[in-house]
Amino acid sequence: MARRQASLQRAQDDDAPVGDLEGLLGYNLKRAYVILRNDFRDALGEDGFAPRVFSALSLIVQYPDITQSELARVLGIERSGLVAIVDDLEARRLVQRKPVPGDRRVQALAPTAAGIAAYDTARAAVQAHEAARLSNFTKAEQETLMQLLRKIRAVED
Amino acid sequence: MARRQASLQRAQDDDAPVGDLEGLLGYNLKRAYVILRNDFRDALGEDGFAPRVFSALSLIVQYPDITQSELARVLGIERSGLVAIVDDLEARRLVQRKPVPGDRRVQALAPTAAGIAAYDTARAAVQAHEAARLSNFTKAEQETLMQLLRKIRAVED
DNA sequence: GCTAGCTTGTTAACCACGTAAACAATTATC
DNA sequence: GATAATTGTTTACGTGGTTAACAAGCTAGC
Repeated sequence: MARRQASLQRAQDDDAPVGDLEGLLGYNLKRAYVILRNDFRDALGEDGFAPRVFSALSLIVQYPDITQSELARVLGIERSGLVAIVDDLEARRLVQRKPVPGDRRVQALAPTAAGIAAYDTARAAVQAHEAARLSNFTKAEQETLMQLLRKIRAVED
Repeated sequence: MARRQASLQRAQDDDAPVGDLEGLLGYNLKRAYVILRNDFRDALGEDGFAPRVFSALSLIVQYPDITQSELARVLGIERSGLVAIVDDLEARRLVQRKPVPGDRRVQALAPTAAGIAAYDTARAAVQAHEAARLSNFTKAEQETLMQLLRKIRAVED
C-alpha cells in the first residue's frame, strides 16, 4: 500500500480529503459539533444555559406536562442524567415539577412564565448565532445539511 | 405568539421539523455525532482505540515525525490534553517519541510497524461501520454531507 | 553575550456530560 | 396478593476536555 506523506499546510483548501480523517464522517461530525457547541456558549454567555439544559427547556416549553422519563427518552439520555438538568431548571424557577393525579411515581414538568420567556430569549440568540455561522451557506445548503443529519438518526437501530 | 403543543409520537417522520430543536443545527449535529461515536466504539470493541486516540494515530501514521504541538493544533485540542493520548499510544508500543536534533524541546512522533498495522486494521473497521450506518444514503448524499460539514469548519474564526 | 520573552512538553486541579448500578416508592400483571 | 415493571433519585465512575503553572530550551534585540 502506497502511504503518502503530504504536507499539513493548508490541507483544508483541497477539494479531496487530504488525510484519512477528512474522509470519515465521525471526524467531520465531531469537528463541526464542537464549533457549534462553542458558538452556543458564546451566544448564551456566562451562566447561560448549558446545551443540554436548553434542549430540556425547549421540550418542556413545547410539550408541557411531559414526564421526566419521556423527556429523557426524547433527548436520548438516561433518566438519571436528567435529574441534575431538571434540578437546575427548577432552581432557576423556570420549570416546576408537578405531581400527576393517578400516578404518584410521576413528575410532570411545566414551564413557568419566566421559563417561557427565558426560552424565547435564548432560542432567538441561538438561532441568530447559527445563522451567523452559516452565513456562507445558501438556504438550500442549510436545508440539505439539516435533512441529511436527521436522516442519520432515521436509521437508529 | 401561538405556541403549539404537538404530540411527541413519531415526530421524526414528519418532513418539517416538529419542534424548535429539530430546526437547530447544533442539536442535529450532536444527535448525529453521538450515533457515530457509539458506532465507532462498537466497531473497535472493548479496549479498542478511543476516538481521540484513533485520530491522533491516524495523523501520526500519515504525517510521521509530526510534533506534539502541531498534532494538537491539527486536532484542535490543547497540548496538555494530547499528553495522555500519546502516553496511551506509546504504552501500547504503537508510537514512539523521538528526540529531534536541533531542538531539544521537541518530541517527534513516529509510528512503529505495529502502530501502522493497528491503524490500518482500525481504519478499515471504522470505514466499514460508517458505510453500514450510511447504507440508506446515496453516494451523492454522502459526499454532500461530508462537504457541507467541512464547509462549517472553513469559516473557523 | 545576555537578558527578556516565547515555545514545548508536562503535571495537577478541575469541569461538563454522560453512564451504570442500586434503591424506595409506586403501579401493573397474573 | 405475590411478582414484576416503572419512575425518580443518589452515588460512583468514566471520558474528554480545559486552565494554570512549571522547567527546559530556544530566539530576538540590544
